[in-house]
Amino acid sequence: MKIKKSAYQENPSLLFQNPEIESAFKEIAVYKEYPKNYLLCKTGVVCNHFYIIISGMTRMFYYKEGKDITVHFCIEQETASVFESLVKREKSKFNIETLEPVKAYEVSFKDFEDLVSKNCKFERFGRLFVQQLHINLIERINDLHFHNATERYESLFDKKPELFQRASLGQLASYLNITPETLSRIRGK
Amino acid sequence: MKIKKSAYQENPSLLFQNPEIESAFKEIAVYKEYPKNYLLCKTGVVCNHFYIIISGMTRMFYYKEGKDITVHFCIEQETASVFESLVKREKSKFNIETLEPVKAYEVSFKDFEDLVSKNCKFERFGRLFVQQLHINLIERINDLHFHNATERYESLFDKKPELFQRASLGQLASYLNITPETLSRIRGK
DNA sequence: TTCATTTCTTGATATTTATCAAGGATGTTC
DNA sequence: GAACATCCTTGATAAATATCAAGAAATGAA
Repeated sequence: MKIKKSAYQENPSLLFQNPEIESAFKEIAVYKEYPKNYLLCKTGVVCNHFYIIISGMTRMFYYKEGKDITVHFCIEQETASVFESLVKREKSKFNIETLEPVKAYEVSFKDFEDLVSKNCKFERFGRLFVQQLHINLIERINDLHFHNATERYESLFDKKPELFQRASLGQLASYLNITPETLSRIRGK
Repeated sequence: MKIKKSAYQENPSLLFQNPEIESAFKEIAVYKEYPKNYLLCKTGVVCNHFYIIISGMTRMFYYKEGKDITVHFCIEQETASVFESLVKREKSKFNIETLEPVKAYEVSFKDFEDLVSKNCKFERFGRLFVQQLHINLIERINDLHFHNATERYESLFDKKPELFQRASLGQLASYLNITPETLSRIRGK
């Protein structure tokens, strides 16, 4: 379980279009490398960091009646965190684990809050950042909640085909809220 | 279709705990009264306003294969808007209509953006506001997407029992992603 | 109030998806 | 490469939910 660790190295995300934002971010972002199957966040523990993924992939999941349910995937350029735990400072209901070796910037929520309170521009960055997260989630609800199993599969395949290479059938099935058997049958067409 | 209109009158929401924020808001918020079944936002049109509901209720909906699907309800103290249309300045995929006579503060997105760019405190308010919206949506996904029809019904009934008095069975059913017949049967127990 | 319209309930049946079970494929470890 | 484990596929059956249909209840308008 070795975690390589060093200072900020390169632009992790299109979000950092402002050099001032980026250089401030360098002060608080820590570059790290995590092995496969490493737990970045744990159920029952308050999340203190978020992770800007440079390479690799993570998933958020929990156990419902003994079954492993995937709630969210994160790939390159995206930010992994249990948002409500981070922001409300309450125990996480979810785990986040790496599905591949991951290179990421780890950012402490406290450092981020301090940075953001110091300067208007960071508040704005913070707001736009959350706004984007929110819009992504609205799309996910609209795509997934009001469609049947096949439509949910097709919608996800359109949006993120790479997931089907990189996640297991069982993980994808629970993410789509169907059984692995049903996903296998849908796929077999 | 008469719409009564006057200046800001009273505190519409717990969000305005800061008097400075509230007095700035008074400058851009317009108090209005809308009749029942009035369309606040329309499919195909960019949303230019959001509405802080003082009294009454709205729903967001669209048509899927001729069927009327409710995506969201808004009641007192909440804010009605087609968020992604408002923020991304793109045509709305949804309608918002009043289900009851509604008293609300109408706020122009442009005025809000101008206000927010002027002062850090408003950026912070904006961020916290979106953060809260986002957390609510996360809860909705987690409550609804990973549960069966009965569990979805019970979860909504726990969180917002008043909806069952104020919205029709058909609207509630589509919101829960089930048919009216199934909802009627679940309820009959 | 009465008539018309919409909404809700209930039953019968069809469809979708889950569950259970078994065999096959794939991958990992020694 | 053999043995083991995990993951995926496929079939049979069960359960959940949708669809279709008809009548009852509630609502609204004249």
